[in-house]
Amino acid sequence: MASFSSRVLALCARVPSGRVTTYGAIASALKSKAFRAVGQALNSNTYDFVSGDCTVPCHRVVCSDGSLGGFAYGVKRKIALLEKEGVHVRNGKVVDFHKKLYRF
DNA sequence: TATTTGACCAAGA
DNA sequence: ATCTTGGCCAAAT
Repeated sequence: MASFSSRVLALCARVPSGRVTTYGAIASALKSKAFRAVGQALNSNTYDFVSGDCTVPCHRVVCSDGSLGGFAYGVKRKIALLEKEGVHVRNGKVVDFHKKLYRF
């Protein structure tokens, strides 16, 4: 059994492009309520930033209210990536967040 | 082993 | 609408 953080990363990788998910959704999918631990796992997982090619798309993970929450490389970077995938961000919040929310 | 911290969440003031 | 409080869990110190 992989560690909690590994499972979190695995679920992130499952989120398709143009979609977003929430920390809560991930935790719930893991049968856990460790919303906070999810964020920590992602923060530790410094993924490769090579010309937009990322091993784990952590930028698709946002807060339950649609706000971006945080990002290890800066929220600005996160927004840029989301926009590139078709997820528009307005004033720090995901547009049509509930529509693009991915469910496992 | 114990305490603190954190990319959170929901509810109340 | 913003701010505070309490609760939750895992990883770091």
